[in-house]
Amino acid sequence: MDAFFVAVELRRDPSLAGRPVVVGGTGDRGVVASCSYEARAYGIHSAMPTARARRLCPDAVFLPGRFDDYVACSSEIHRIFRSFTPLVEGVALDEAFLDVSGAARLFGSGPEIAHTVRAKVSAELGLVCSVGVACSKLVAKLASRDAKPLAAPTGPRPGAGVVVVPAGSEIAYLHPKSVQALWGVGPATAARLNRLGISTIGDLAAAPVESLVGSLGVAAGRQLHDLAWARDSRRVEPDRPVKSIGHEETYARDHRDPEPLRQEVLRMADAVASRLRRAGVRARTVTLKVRFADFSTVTRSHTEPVPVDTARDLAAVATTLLEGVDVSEGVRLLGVSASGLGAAEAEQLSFEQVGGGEGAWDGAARAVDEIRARFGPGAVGPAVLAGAAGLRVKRPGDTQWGPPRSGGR
DNA sequence: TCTGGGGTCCTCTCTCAA
DNA sequence: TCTGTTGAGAGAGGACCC
Repeated sequence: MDAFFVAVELRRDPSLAGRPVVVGGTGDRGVVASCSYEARAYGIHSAMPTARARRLCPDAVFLPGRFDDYVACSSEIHRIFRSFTPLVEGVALDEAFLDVSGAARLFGSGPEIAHTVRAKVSAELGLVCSVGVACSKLVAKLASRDAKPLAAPTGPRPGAGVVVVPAGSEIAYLHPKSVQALWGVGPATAARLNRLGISTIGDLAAAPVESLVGSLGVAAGRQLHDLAWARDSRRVEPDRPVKSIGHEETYARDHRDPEPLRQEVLRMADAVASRLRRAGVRARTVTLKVRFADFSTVTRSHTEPVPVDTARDLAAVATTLLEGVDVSEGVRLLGVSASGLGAAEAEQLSFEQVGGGEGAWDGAARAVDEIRARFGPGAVGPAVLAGAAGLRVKRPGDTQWGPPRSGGR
């Protein structure tokens, strides 16, 4: 999708069309999540600190974003995708791979399907998408990028909408491009490759694999060399299992006192546990992430012999991990995540049960889920999180792009 | 200028057991 | 009994993606 979050906002308020619009965190520590092509003409791009975007274009319209709307819109888009093929692999809310190799008889060739998908998304949802058509994920991804509009200083220039890279022409298409166009090559890898005299994908293809492995490691070195020769056998995987579930939050002010941080750990653990149960999985490893005032970050993790999915059990581990971290210099971000996931079919043995104590917490967690399903996520939560302002339950998408402007936690 | 949130994957190091 | 090797698993950190 092209400037997806902004496009959803424009659909709600068409008067924003043609204006520089920025969606993202509006607070001092917020970042840009998405911006219109008019805003990009000022040099604004996603992941840029909002404060800097304001300096670049003070007249832009800054919107906090409605994550729930984007999620709902994304599921509509995926519904349209699945009407062409069941082989849809979501990459992000606004991006997906479709394997249409088995849909030719019903819907035509790849390029024909690409144009039909665009037309359907536009007619049914009022949104514009760009499509790349190729025989591999790598080339299709790059082609879709090439199909997008361009942000020129004189204003947005419309893109092709659909770019097709025919079979057999992949290498000629790839080799003139910058190495940074490749999936997996960010600033750090690009700098290493540049030190080897490699700046284009063609340079990368010509380089000996041994020197790439020596510089980037076995996995990355071999994979990038293969990709440079358009060797990409990754299939479209519709049902990739989730590997981890987590929550983290940057605070408007740094915390130095351990007590509110302990409450925050419980709040995150409660949200993570809730999502684990909804996904029908349990976790063995709990990871605590702490980012300090100077932006340095540490993670501490612990693996339990017995998988867990209750706030109480996750928080017990995360709180112990927090006690091993010196928070006196100030904490700007705290996160809790769960990994080592497995199906929740086997009966859970909570720590209490393992030790021979009572085991009512599992049932209590299910009751919490039922109440939240009926009355909303903020209807019930750990008592310690209830204050004068009400229950502070962590929900996916809140503070998505940084703390709010007036946030004071 | 001051850097979000939610993920995946990889590498390196350490420990432990065989 | 001691030492060296090897492999698995855990833990920490980093790069990358949208």
